Amino acid sequence: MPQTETAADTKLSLILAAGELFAERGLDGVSVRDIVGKAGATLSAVNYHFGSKSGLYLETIRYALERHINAEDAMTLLSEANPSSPQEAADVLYRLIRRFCRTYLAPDHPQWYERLINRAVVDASDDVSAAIAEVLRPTDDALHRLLLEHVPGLDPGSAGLWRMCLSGQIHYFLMARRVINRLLDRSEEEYDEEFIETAASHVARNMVVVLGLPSPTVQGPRPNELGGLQP
Amino acid sequence: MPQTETAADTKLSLILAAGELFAERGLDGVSVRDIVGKAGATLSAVNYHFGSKSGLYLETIRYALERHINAEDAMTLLSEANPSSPQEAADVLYRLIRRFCRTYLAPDHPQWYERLINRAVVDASDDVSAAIAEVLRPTDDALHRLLLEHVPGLDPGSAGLWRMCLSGQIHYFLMARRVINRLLDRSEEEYDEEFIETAASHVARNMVVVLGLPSPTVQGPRPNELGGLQP
DNA sequence: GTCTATAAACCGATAGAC
DNA sequence: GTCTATCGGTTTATAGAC
Repeated sequence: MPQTETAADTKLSLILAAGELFAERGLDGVSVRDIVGKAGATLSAVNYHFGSKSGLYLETIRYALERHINAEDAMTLLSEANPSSPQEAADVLYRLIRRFCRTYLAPDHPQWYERLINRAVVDASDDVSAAIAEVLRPTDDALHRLLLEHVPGLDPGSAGLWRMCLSGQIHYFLMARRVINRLLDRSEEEYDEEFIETAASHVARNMVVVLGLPSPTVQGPRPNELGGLQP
Repeated sequence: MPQTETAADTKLSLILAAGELFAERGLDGVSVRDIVGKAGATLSAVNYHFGSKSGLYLETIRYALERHINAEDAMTLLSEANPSSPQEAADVLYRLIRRFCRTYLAPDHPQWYERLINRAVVDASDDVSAAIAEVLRPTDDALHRLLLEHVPGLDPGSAGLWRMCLSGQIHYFLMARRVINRLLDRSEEEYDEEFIETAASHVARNMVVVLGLPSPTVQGPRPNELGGLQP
């Protein structure tokens, strides 16, 4: 069925082109003509496959949500590790968060997945934010249970705020890179690997420490080895 | 000179209407017709006073940047306090950050100042992000110096990352409130005072603790007294 | 399913009267 | 300075041929 293959290709190429553009410029910053130009399709293909521009937008959100980084893989890793001492829990959690941050900032899949979702979190029309919250909830709940299990004396309210603070830091490093690079007097558009490594280690260490766990013994690069951070 | 007064009123009303709309929906999400409708002015008033839509946009950014919350007042307060012991430094810094967060989330001036700037940080066209970075830099530098002065053993690189993490958490609480309220199973649009107080205290305590300072003795509300945070 | 052609509405910006 | 009227361009969406 060559027709179906071609149709699927057209549909997918539209999602990929639109997702990348929406992630960079937002829903209102991209026209359907931009999208079909990038995808090599025509205007009517959008209406045929998705009904409307906002239908295509929702489809890119759904596509990204299904493929975005979540903590599940890493969390099964954490639950398998099953740390017995606070020090062991600190080290495992440190590696978990550091990998989480690093994967967000330098992912091995197209970065527009995370950028699109995090932009939608801010744009936040009511229906989209509800859909995002529902997709994030299982991961959020699982992380919540793991925290309460492995961190002695942690109350549920603090665990909730802790997760928001982690999300906030990752979100900011992901979305505010232009202003961050400006403040660092860097002309580059993206972060270099050294900065990503340092920032991920910094966030991970701090998030472990504020839980009252001992300081992780696993060490990333030292922040003071990173040039350009002092004003 | 009643004519000049009227002109100034028209110009100001346009800035106020546009700022509020841009903060909520972004540059591309607002039409000039929306703005003049809200401001009670006409289309040509925008071109007369600001040259173009983007001219008006830049003017709202400038207006918000001049009035937005910066740490200067609070920082002079900190430098006047001039803490002698680490415990004293921790307490002063704790109060500083808590007030900072609280003022961001429940400001005594129109909230669109902060929302507009933080949205622009993410949207980040090259020229706007440069302007924002230049305005934020003096405050950032002053905070940097104060940290190095009052926190023993802090290196410049860590101080830089610390400030980004603080900015990130405030940014996220300010901009992602729809998704956050969804994850908390709350139907309200804005945060209630209790949540703001708890979140500000949480962030402030953590930011002090990760600096290696002693835990602040000043206590805000306990997170576990806050209902609805556990899933 | 995909195309071209076009409809209908909206956009930012301007001309010109007052 | 402010208004009305309008220009020229772009937008999303659709109609209809193939």
